[in-house]
Amino acid sequence: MAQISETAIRFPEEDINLLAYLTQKSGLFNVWNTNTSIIANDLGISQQSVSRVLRELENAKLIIREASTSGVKISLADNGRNALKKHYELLRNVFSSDIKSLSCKITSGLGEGRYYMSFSQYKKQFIEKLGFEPFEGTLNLEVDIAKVNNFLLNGVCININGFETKERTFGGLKAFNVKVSAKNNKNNKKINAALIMPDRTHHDKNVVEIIANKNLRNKLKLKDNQEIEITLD
Amino acid sequence: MAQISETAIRFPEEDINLLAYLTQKSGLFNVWNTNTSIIANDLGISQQSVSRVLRELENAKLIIREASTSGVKISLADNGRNALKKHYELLRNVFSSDIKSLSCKITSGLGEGRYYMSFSQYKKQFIEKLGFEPFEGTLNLEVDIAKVNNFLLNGVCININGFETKERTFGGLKAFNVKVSAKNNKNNKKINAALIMPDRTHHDKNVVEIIANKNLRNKLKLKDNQEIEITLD
DNA sequence: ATTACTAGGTTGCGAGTAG
DNA sequence: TCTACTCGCAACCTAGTAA
Repeated sequence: MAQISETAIRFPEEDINLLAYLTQKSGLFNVWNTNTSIIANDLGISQQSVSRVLRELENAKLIIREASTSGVKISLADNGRNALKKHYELLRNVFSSDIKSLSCKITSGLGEGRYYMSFSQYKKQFIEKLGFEPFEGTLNLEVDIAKVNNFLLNGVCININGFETKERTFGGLKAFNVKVSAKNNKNNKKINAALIMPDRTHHDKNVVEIIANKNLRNKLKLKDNQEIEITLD
Repeated sequence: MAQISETAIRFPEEDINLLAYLTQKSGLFNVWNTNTSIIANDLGISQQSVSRVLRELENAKLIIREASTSGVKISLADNGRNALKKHYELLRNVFSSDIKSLSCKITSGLGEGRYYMSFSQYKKQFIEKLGFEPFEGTLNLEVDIAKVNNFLLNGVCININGFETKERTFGGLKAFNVKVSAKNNKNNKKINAALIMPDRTHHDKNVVEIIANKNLRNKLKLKDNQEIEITLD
């Protein structure tokens, strides 16, 4: 499963971007016949800086460089290929979704969501951006937030803006259109809904909420502690 | 199909690495409660620099930052998420292999390979690194080198070193263990072989060679212009 | 045409420290 | 404790130009 590494990442070379650029041009295994002015123009820096940086990359054994009065030939060195691949795999862990559906328990929850849903400033945005008027009451779900992040990767993130009243400030929300169904239940209807996550959700917090235009507890005949299944819309 | 973009890439922010780091920590959608010293320690730069860089990222609207005397809360802004995703997709084009086998025509070729195979300096390395003594003669293949790069991604790159004689210099080679079979032929034997590409192959050149420990033309009953199929070993 | 050296200006870095 | 300002020093950048 894709997951977020807990180890600290150190970037020994700040040149990953340049390596990525060169790789786009040469491919991973081949030689690119070019000159420093072309690269300078692409990257928006001076010819002189390109010359210097390429020499630095060569000294760091990240690229193989062959300079002459007719230009430079550049290819990736093994080290450069490996460094770039490492960087790619790090990003792949963040960006590759391999969770197609979420199964999670309904927590009894205090229905904090119900309180928020009662504010027209939120309601208005839900109608406008999600296309339905939410039932005043939410399902609170106990989740592993890292799994949720992974699951949501291919979803469309809809931003619900926060607002202020005289009494207090209400934070922004992120909403994702989803479908919800009950698990282990003869009733396997799928109901359109939205997964809601406050902008301020901490990366190790573990509760998200589901809203819909109807009472999901009734419609899906849900009991407390029952599991539901969520898929992307 | 994954392919190498021909458009110039400009990096508006040199901060992709830092964004990638932060994303590892916070996830794509959540808030990370930390402090500048922790990040400084992770990245090997000073607390002061982290403070400055985070403010820069905030000004560039790449992250959302909330600093106080008890630390900083950091999350990705939409722009930051998009910038990072763009960078990821660029790398994915380079690194994600979606070509499982290569079909290519045998060119009549002048058997340049045969000449090279006759040098013990190469032969010795083939025996040692590939595990077989190459038949003195190669198949020349007409290919799209970008496709070959993609195909070879999951292969193991074996470097064959170049050498010098009194007369001339012989360049290094890259070798990949593969299996070769004839296409459109009752004989569908798969024979162990190696795909060979000179280190100096230009990114738009279009010939690679195949070597094996036997005469592939005979063993696979190949005619000129016939297609063969190559898979990774 | 190229690459790349030199010189001088600019930006970035971090120790000290204020708030 | 934190963040983040000041400022001296180092690293980086590019215009001019040599090779």
